[in-house]
Formats: sequence, C-alpha cells, structure tokens
Amino acid sequence: MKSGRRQPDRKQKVTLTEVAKMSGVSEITVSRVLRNNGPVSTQTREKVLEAVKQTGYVPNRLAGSLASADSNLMGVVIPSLSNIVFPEVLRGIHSALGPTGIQPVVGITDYNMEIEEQLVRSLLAWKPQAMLIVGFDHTDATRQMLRNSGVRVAELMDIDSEAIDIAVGMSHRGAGYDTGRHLLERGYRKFGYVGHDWLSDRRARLRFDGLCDALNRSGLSLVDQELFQGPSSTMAGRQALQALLTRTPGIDAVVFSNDDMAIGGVFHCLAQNIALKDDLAIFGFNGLEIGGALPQPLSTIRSHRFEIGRTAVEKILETPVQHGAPATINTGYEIVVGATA
Amino acid sequence: MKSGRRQPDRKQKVTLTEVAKMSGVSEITVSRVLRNNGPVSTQTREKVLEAVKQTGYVPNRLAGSLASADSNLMGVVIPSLSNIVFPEVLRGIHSALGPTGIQPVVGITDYNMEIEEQLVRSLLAWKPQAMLIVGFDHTDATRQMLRNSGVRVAELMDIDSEAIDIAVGMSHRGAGYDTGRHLLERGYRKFGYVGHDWLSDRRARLRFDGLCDALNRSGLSLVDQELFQGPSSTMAGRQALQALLTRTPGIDAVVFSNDDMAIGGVFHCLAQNIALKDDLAIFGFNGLEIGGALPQPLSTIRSHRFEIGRTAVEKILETPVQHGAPATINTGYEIVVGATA
DNA sequence: GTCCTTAATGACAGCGCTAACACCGTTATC
DNA sequence: GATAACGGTGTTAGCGCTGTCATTAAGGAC
Repeated sequence: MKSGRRQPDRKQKVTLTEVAKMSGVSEITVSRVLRNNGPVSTQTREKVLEAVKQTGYVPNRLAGSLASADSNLMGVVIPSLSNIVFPEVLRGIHSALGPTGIQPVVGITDYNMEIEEQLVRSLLAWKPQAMLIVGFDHTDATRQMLRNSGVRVAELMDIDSEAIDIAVGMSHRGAGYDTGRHLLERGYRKFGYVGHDWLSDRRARLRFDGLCDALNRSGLSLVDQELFQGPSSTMAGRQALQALLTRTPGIDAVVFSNDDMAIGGVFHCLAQNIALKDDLAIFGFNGLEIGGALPQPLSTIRSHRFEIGRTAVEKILETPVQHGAPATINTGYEIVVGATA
Repeated sequence: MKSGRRQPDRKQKVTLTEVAKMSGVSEITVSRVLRNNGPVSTQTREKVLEAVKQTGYVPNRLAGSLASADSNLMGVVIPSLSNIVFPEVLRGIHSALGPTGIQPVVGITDYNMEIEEQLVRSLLAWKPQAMLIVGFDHTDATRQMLRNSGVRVAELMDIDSEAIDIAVGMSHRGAGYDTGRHLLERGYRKFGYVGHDWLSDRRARLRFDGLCDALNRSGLSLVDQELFQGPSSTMAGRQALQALLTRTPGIDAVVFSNDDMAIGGVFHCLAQNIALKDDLAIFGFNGLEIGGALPQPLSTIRSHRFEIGRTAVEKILETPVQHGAPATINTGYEIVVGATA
C-alpha cells in the first residue's frame, strides 16, 4: 500500500503505475500506447495492452486533461428539453461530435438567465473545448465569462443579433415576415395569431414581429390574438384557437407560434368540422414530421434544427480559439406549402 | 512568467495562486472560501472574493476533482434522442440533478451495443459520481466495467430483467398484457399489430409479447401484423395501418408499438372516415400529451418517463457506492382510456 | 569508421487543486 | 494559571497523468 497521508482507498483502483509495473515498462510508455501517441514497438504495445486487459484499467481523464490542458468536453447550454426542437439540436451536436471523441456536458436553463450564468460558470470550470449556447439573451457576466474563456462559443438558433463569437441559425424575423407574405399572396386578409409564452421564447416573438411587419406593409394588421401563458403544447393550441374564434368570428387565417400549437389548432378544426384552408388557414412553424402526416399536411416553415447543431460543432472545431470578428452562419428555412393554408 | 518547461500560454489564465497572491493569503484559504468549506473570517472572505471578481478567476474543476477524487459528473447513456421518451427521461434526470450541482455527460448509442461499450468506457474515465444507462442489453465488457467501477449504476425504463445495481422503470411485458386485456374486455376480437424496428427497441418487443400472451390466454391470436423497418414515426404508423387494413380487412382493433405510430393510425382513420372505436380500435403506448389533444383522445398507456429519470437520480444519490444486491424500482404505468378503443 | 538520423524508451517536473496535519492566538473551564 | 478547545490560517505532499528533454541502440549515407 503506497498511500502517503491520503486515504488508502480513494476512488481510483488501478492506475497507470500498476499497468506500467505489470508490463515492465515506464508509465509514459503505457500512456503512449493508450493514446496511440509516439513510437512504441509492437512487442511493448502488446505487453501493455495485455496488462491493461488483465487489470481492467480505466484511464483517468481528469488527470489526463489536467496534465495536457485539453479536456475533450464541450459545454452545451439549452433552455429546455420539453420543446422538441432542442433535443433535435442536441442530435445534430451529437452527430458532429461522434467521430471526435468529445463528450457534451449539457445544462438546462429553464429560460432563466441567472441559471444560465451559473451554468456557464460551472461548465467553464471543466475547461471545455468549446461552448454551445442557445440564443443571444445572456447576462453581462455570462457574456463576459464566455469572451474571457478564450474557447470557441457558438450561439444557436438565432442570427438576428450580434454574436459573441459565432452564431448559427436562421432569421426568425424573416420567417415571420415570409409567413405573412405567403398567406397574403393566397388571399387571406383577416389574420389571427395564437402563441405561447413570449418571455421564455424570444424567437417566437421575433417571428411575431416579422409577421406583423408583413401585414403592416400591406396596410393590414392582426385582427386578434390569443396568448397562452405557459409552454407551447398541442392542447394549448387547440384551446387557444377555440377561444380566439369564439371571441372574434370572421378570422380567415391563424398563424401559430409553432407546429405544436398549430397542430392543436388543426385538431380543433377537425373536431368542429371547420374546413382547413377554405374556412380557415392554419400556419405553424418548425416543420415537424408529424405535421406532414396529418390528414391534410400542415402548412409551416421548416427550420433546420439538426443542421444548426451539427454545423455549429463543425465550424467550432475548425478553429480551436476565438478569432476576433464575430461571424454568422445562416442555416436558412423553407416554406412547406402543405394543405392547411 | 513562471512557466517551467511547459508552454507559457497554456489554457489556464488565472489560477488559485494569482488570486491568493492578490488577496495576500494562501491558496488553501482561497480554496476554502470558494468551496465554502472550513472556517474563514469574514474579512478574509471578502478580500478573496474581491480578488476573484477582479481577476475573473474561474476554478479548474479538472484539478479540483482530481485532488479530491470526487468529480460531480454523472454519465448518462441513452440510445437515441429521436424518440421523444428519452428527452423526457433526460428532463427527469436534470430536474433531480438541478439542486446538487452535478452535471450530466450524455452519450448516444444509436441502439448499438458496441458504441455503448465504447461510450461507457469513456464516460467512466471521467470518474463520474454515477452512471445512468437505458435498458439491460449490454455487452459483457460493458457490464463488467460498470460493476468494477464501483459507482452506482441505474438501468432505466425496464424492469423485466435483473439489474447490475438498480433498475428503474416499468414492466413492458405487463403493459402489453394489460393492453390486450383492456381491449378484450371491450369486446374486440380481431387484433392487428403495427410496430417498428424490434432490433433497436427491445421494450416494444416485450410489450408485443405481453399482448400476444393476453390474446393466447383467451384463445385468440393476432390476425395480422405490419412491421415498419426503421424508427417509429407518425407517418410510418399511418402508412403501416393502411397497408395492414388493405391486406387484411375485418380487423377490429390495432395495437401500435407506441403513440407516435398510433397517432399516425388515427390520422389514417380520419382521412379515410373510419370510425374510431366503432369501426376500429386504436391503442398506443406512452401517453404523450398530443394524444390527449386529438379530436378523440387516444387510448393508450401512460408510462412515467420523467419520473424514471428523476427517481433514478434520487435513489442513486442516496447511497454513493454500489451495495451488493441489485434492486428494482417500479414506476408503474396506467391505462388511459381515451376514445379510440 | 564517422556523422547523422530515427525509433524506442525513460526520468523528471509539473498541470491546478485539495486533504491532512501543524500551528498560532484567543477564549472558555476549573 | 494551567489546560483544553476552537477559530483561523499555512505547509506539505500528493491526486494520476502528460510535456519536455535526455538517452540509448540501430541503422544509413558517405
């Protein structure tokens, strides 16, 4: 038992030292074998690998990363997992991370900037290779920390503001605007809006602004709107549409804050025998798979959530440190014509 | 510039040493202040905090964890993010982890046991506090590593096999069986099944087995089944139901592998004017929110995905090391009667 | 044979932090 | 007034690994 003053039985069971002793070489040689780094004879390599197998040695990355100042972790900060879009972004991140051996450490802010700050602080403590974070709404302290960290930072989803380092996403204002144009071109004139909590979803707000903008330019404005306090959901969309139509008859097109809500709207129409598109146009946002499987495919805008995650990781790994000028990558969006508008 | 042989500009910018010097105390005192650990006078504490603020010091957890053999990381291994249930489990995990300051490190296996092994290996290298992993299908090496690691291991979702340490989930066999009983009691007799890839979804297979079991005990068996090669999706469910009904008319109840698929089935019926429940019963699994928002709420079984994640973390944090006997926690399920069966 | 290069290995210091113990001065205890 | 107890602080020695340089042996060039 070696132990100096430390507990004899700390967590670590087998260390490099043991493997080195067993295979009759130095620690650094074992390290070289394991990392495939530096010249090692085939003989030695085999001896070492044999010893590794025998001992069941598991390297300690904490020690490794500390010694080499290179952690192979990536911080990921997202507001929520309830909204389907973020798991999809995560998928994209994972897909790009797969081959690199980098592991994501995920934090959830619940749309709270204080929690986000806290989270960024503790993620940076792991000396991550890079940080991915959703949106532009951060406290000054958060922005400060991210800038000072020196690691690459990607702000995801949105490109309507200036990035700390790089931003990867699409213009939500533009999407809202194009939604309005699309519906106007199809002859709709009496617009309603059904949305969810704006405080937490700044991007929904941007789309709303874009929509209003498009209407205004045609001398129109929203006839009525219904905002649901809380996260978006199908049920909320269904109920909100009912409320809206009851309060304000005559509306011929309703734009929803996203597909979840819009599908709820579709369900309301199905239940009430309201003819989609003819009696009432319904328009969503996101382009979820389920919208395309509806009896009448949902008219919506497809955002490229998976690509946002993947692209961000790819871009960030190209250059390991922050270069001066912030950049923006537009992953775009496209209108899905569908059959509900 | 201190630097010995190392690069003068490694990643770390400000260290404890700097903060200590600036505030005129020793490193350990700074450490104590920052960890709120050990007695420190208010005066000293303030001096230190001031210096921390001035320097923008960010602790290095790699070093801290190495020194204290205690990492505050938790490994999480899930098969996929495409299937909505796993993000919900993740939510549960996050919710329980929130107050503890432990960060999850997430790995995705894509339902591949080799990748899983690889992933477990590299997650264990971070000396996590515990490991959460979905299901019981692991390679021997994976099981070995998990057992030897000494850290708590929770296997999630399923409780139909013996756990390495603890299992948290529900009986999928039982859910399938109860689905069958429920439909039989309602007088359905000609059963069809629509499912997705069994290779990747062992739990769907267990439910299927349970269903068949229930039918057999009533002297019945499936009339026909349609398996979709690939991940579950609403569109797949819709198309598969169509195929099934075309091939085998006269079926009066179809059990789907999950709600995604079942909702696709509902959409098919809506599009074809097939009267749900009367002409054809549709039954899902999961109890997704959207099923309840349909014009006719989906009949299904609610699994407690969020609770599985939360409970697993809570249980695992109660006792920090593996105790001998494997345990099982049943989070249960319940039938949601709905209006489609 | 000399010089140079390259492959293979090792010695050593140190990454940034914390556990363990030691120490000092002050106050409480009798 | 001696002893104990405690708050507050520092010294020291690592945690387990890898970067850097040194060393040896084995070829190749000429």
